[in-house]
Amino acid sequence: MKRLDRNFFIRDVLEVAPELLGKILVIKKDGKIERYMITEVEAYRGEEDLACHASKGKTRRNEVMYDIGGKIYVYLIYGMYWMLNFVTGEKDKPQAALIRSIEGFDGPGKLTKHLKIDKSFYGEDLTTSKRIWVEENINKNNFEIMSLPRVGIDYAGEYWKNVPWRFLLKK
DNA sequence: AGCAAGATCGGT
DNA sequence: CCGATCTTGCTG
Repeated sequence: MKRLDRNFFIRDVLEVAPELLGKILVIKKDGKIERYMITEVEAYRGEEDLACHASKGKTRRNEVMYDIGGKIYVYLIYGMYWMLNFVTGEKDKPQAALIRSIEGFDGPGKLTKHLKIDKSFYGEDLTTSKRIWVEENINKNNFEIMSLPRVGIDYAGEYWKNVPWRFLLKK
């Protein structure tokens, strides 16, 4: 039941993203605390990553990615679905881990709908927030991890499209 | 001011 | 495969 602190999130996204697998996402919803194991994550890393929203520089939408690791980046896609991301790394190194699945809810749009995550979570700090944070998993430590190319980024070109930065738990 | 596209999803 | 749905970022 130990909350992950700044030191966890301030590292490179390629270290943080796979380590998020098996950790527990805790959220206060309608006054009740709920816990879900994280089962699938994708890494978006720096302005050079053509699939990353920071590839076109800092904008009002993505500016929180340039903040210190531990913040939340949420944005609306296709006019309907909120995407939940954890900012990682040092300040001014734009990176984030997209939470794609939690136990029971496969799909980034489906999990935010269930958790009632929206624009109001933008910029929230996972290390201090009273309504959302991440905890160690006290039951399990050893997970088998698989990595695959990221989903839905055909526009990013051959190289970035195929980099295996999607991490999921092997069943 | 106008427009094209999007880190998705559910139904044909 | 296709449409829903609307914010964003780019162009002019």
